[in-house]
Amino acid sequence: MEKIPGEYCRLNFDIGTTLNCGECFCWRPDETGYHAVLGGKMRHLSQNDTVEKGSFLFHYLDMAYDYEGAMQEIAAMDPLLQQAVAEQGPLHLLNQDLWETIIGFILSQNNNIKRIMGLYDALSCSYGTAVDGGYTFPTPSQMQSVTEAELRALRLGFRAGYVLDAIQRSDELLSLKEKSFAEADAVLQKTKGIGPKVSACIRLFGLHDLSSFPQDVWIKRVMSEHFQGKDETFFAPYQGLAQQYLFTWIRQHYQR
DNA sequence: GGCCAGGCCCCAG
DNA sequence: CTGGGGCATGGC
Repeated sequence: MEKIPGEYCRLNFDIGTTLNCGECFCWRPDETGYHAVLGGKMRHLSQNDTVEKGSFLFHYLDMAYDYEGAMQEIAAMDPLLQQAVAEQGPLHLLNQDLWETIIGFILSQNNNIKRIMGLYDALSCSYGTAVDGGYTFPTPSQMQSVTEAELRALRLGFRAGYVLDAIQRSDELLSLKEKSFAEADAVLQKTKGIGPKVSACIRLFGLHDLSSFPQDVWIKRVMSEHFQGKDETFFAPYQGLAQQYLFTWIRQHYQR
């Protein structure tokens, strides 16, 4: 297949930075780059790849958004952000599957990213569909008859009941795309195990609400150490992206 | 081996 | 409305 100039985009950002920045739990490194099962298929991504306009990965990687421009504006907000931007370069906010994002961030609470990925794999392997060397993340219907005992056996711990409640509410949760972000927030927080922070993550990473500003222990740390007296409105209208830069920066620089 | 993790629930004040 | 203990598990 001949590549038509202009129809394909280079990956003009470091894919590892984005795929490892804690917004997704599905990508795994391999010899040539990364792979993940998304949209029902095994996807491979290497730094030198090009993505076709209109393709699954073009949308997933949010290639149409001007991250270079946003990055410059964020850098101009504050010296720390300027440093974070300089160190990390362009960082994309992915367009992820909503259901996968909901469950992923329910699993995330009081947990670390390595273990979240392990639980993500356990759910996929147990209830998903096998496709070329991997498993799809299970749909709500594939998890319909799951029991709390099964989920605890997969080592979800106290999050088992939360996942169960999300499954019960899956019809309503999957309709969030048609609601405003404020309405979505209210529905999300009615779900067991979804509070302000997890809801903010789901809105940012699953609904692409770029004004969402999730505050986990790392963000609270960097806010209290470097942004005293300020809140998320300081970063408007780039709250979501600025938050990802701060998250990555403080995790790399925090001592003890 | 103890502290911590992309927190939230629940219950006291 | 705010504060703090408890929660399952395993990475480091």
